[in-house]
Amino acid sequence: MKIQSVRGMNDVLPADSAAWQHVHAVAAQVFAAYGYGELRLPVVERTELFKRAVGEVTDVVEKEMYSFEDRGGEAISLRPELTAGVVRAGIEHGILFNQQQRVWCTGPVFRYERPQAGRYRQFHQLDVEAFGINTPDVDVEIIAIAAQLWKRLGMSGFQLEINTLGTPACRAVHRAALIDYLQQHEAALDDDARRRLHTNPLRVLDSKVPATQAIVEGAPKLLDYLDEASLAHFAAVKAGLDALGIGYIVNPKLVRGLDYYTHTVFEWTTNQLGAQGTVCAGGRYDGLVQQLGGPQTTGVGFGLGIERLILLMGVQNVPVVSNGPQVYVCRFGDGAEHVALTLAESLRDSFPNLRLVLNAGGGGLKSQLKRADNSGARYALVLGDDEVAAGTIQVKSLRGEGDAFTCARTELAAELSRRLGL
RNA sequence: GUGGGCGUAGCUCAGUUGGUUAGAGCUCUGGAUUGUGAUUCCAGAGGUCGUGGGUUCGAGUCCCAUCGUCCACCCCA
Repeated sequence: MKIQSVRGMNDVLPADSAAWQHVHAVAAQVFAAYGYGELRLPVVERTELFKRAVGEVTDVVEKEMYSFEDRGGEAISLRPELTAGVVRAGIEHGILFNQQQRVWCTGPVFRYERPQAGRYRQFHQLDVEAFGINTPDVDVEIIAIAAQLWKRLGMSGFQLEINTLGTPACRAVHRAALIDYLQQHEAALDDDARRRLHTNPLRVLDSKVPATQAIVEGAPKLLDYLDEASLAHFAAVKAGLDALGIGYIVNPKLVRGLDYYTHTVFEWTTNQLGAQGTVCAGGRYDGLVQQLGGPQTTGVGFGLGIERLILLMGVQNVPVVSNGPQVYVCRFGDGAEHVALTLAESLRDSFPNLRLVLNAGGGGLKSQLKRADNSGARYALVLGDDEVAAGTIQVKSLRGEGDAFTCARTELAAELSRRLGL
């Protein structure tokens, strides 16, 4: 019986890894461009962290976490998202006390869901967070970082949806009114909505069940319960986006699935990925740090699904920087073996960025050139006994850049450097 | 968790109402060209038909289970 990978957990093969490397390289560059520092965190945390951060009655915690006891009886979970761990680490190391922090984080996260296109049980996120800044300018900054990332990756066609959830106080008043309203129409609600009525009524607003939707139409609107400061904050976020020329639509029904959000929430969506349209989503979470036992510190950030981003890059034919070989060295004849070996090594010494494959495993020149072609290399170098004797080497373009020519081996480094821009 | 589609060579697929030794294209290997790829021609290699049961004289084909995958719901990144 062949052993297969665990359901919903995928391998990335060498042919596909260039896109991943490209995304990571561009993302790291963008985050650094805004002064964000990278944080590297464990993949497992205490289960309690996610219950408190994400919310006890969210789907993520209720039925999607990989939770288990370790051998010491500790209740731990594979992380279902990154923000909780970032906050935990920030509190633990005292970097969130009375100061600003701009950080980012990446890695695998785990949710036990039914896999489908763009939805996997192990997937990867890029996560950006800013702490200790309660003004709307940093909400704008966070959204702008995503926009900058799209720009540098050469991607387009995103829809930005934004909304505000206000303060916990506004939400409490609205929540009471909403529960009251929904209870009056309880008989017409679907089972799921009825179950959520008391635990998480805001989620009912998002329901796609037609009967429930009809009732939701007349429900109390959160917008009507927001205080002046919340409205002003939201207005400032919109003004900042306007100033940057970042287009958006306000979606009053936009509610995040994680409980910790306050004020600004947003989603970058696409209609090019089927049912899994959200590529990047986030918002402000002013109470989370304190809720997890830290100082009263505000936060705002987003999570981005790397698999979805890469799927979308494929759909949009976004060019990816190749990590394949540039040069393939063919060698044959007893005298050429070690000459080619030392030549290849010295070229790598001279040009750290050069990607050069030295033929191994023998084969005739014909099959070596075939390997060279299949490797994607731009040039093949041919070194046989004739060239060894003459102190030369043949440089052969594999991509229609003129005829093959022979040059002195002492000239080779300069020749490659010029042609490949090393 | 619910509903549906699909699992045949490394890849994309064909395979008739169940009937001899399961095919094609691409890829790969070798040769035509004793030292020149990507074109052409020739040859070769490559399969427990996802897995396990069952029905049958006989199963890639029918039935059951199971695993995987895809689509939608749900949820979200």
